[in-house]
Amino acid sequence: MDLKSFEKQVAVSTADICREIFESRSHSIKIKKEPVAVRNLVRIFKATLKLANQKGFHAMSLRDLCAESGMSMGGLYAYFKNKEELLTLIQEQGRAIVARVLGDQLAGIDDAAQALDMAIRSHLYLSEVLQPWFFFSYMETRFFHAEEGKRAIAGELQTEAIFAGILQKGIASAGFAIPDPLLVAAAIKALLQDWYLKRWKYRRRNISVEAYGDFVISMVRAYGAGQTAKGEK
Amino acid sequence: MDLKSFEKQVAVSTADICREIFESRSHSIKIKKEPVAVRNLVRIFKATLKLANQKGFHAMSLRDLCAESGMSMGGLYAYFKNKEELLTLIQEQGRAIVARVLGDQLAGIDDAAQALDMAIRSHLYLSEVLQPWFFFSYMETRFFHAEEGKRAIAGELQTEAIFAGILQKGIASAGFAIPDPLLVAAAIKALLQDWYLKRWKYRRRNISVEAYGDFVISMVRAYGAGQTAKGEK
DNA sequence: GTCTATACAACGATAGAC
DNA sequence: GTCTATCGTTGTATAGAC
Repeated sequence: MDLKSFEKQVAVSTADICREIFESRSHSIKIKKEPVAVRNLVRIFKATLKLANQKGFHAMSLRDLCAESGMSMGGLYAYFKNKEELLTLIQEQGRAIVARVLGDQLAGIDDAAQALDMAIRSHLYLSEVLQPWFFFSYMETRFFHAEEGKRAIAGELQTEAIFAGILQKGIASAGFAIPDPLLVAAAIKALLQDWYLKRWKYRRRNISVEAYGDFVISMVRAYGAGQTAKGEK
Repeated sequence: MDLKSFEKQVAVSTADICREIFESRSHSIKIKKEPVAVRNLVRIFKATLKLANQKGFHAMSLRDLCAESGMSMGGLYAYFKNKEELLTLIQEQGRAIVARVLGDQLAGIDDAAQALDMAIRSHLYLSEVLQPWFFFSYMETRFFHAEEGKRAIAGELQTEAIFAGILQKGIASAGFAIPDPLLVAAAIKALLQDWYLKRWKYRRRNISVEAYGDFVISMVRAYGAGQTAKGEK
């Protein structure tokens, strides 16, 4: 598992999932030719993420989006019925890619320590490759409407639950001892999020994804070891 | 140092600083009577933070702000010349309060371990009492214009430098060993920010500020201890 | 299938009555 | 010192030409 393989996997998944979105929404998308639609969806998503991450989704006007995507007003509205649906589309696409790629990575690992490594590194690599989407998703969540907002919170709690589960398992198998798995899981999430929220900072300091991953893992390990030591006194 | 004393200190500072803002801006603020101006500034800030944190500063219309603050359009424009200046005013006020309160707390502590405790807890308590401002400041930073944006980044790096300094000192005084103080400082910041960015989560789980503070401190300590252990091998 | 032109609503900001 | 009325601009969304 390295960054390059993630890039490839995400690139393939992105096209696949745009195709799936096109098919599942063929009733509302006015374009009928698949290759055209998929190409334009990719363009729209890329342009939206760029602009929305600069000035915010709300502040990004559809005129801005026309210019950035190289499409026209009418052209855009062939893919969604209003601006909010564009947001839904982007969330749908991102979530689908994340689920697919992470599912592939985490399948069939039993050892808790190994699972912890894998989960942390996978999240980190994925958020590195899909940084614009992760950033967007984090920053815009509070503006989402009811349903989309619930989905975002559910996503946050779900990945947290994955970490908590691994830590719990780690306690059982005695590799490391952690009295408050959920709290540590929350901390792991916070550290992983910091990576894609403040990319500028880590880039400026020449810290690589790999190095940051090592750091997060050693942090969690040290905490587990410290708690063991205390407990064994 | 407990939460209650922070509340009092912040309440006093807020009024003080609104008074100072009024005085320093008496040329641009059209209101001349201090008591009226200070009362209205406090109202405007509170209303702005509430609305901006719900829907975003850009999406918050000044008509919304009229309703929330109980003032009129013309009334608002007596305190700032445009919407952007309102943002500047809020940032100025928040930064001033933070600098004053934290300055009071951290003055004259020499021991590194004690300073680490104090710095973490102070930040945490302050962000608890001033949560709306911290949240606002974090979430809106990316929309700030040149000067205000630089100030925000400088603020982030400055508090990080404080933590890094304490950790460095900790190495020197041999209390704990940390090979990468700046990285650990960044992690501390991320954990402290998570507290005010995801308040809903920690509240839902009945985790108190004190408990979270203990957790962050023990995390850093454990990491320091782990590195010492390795180094001594 | 894509573009231009336009309708209509909401915004920030100001001028002048009270 | 505060309010109401109104201006010009900019936004989303659509209808109809090509």
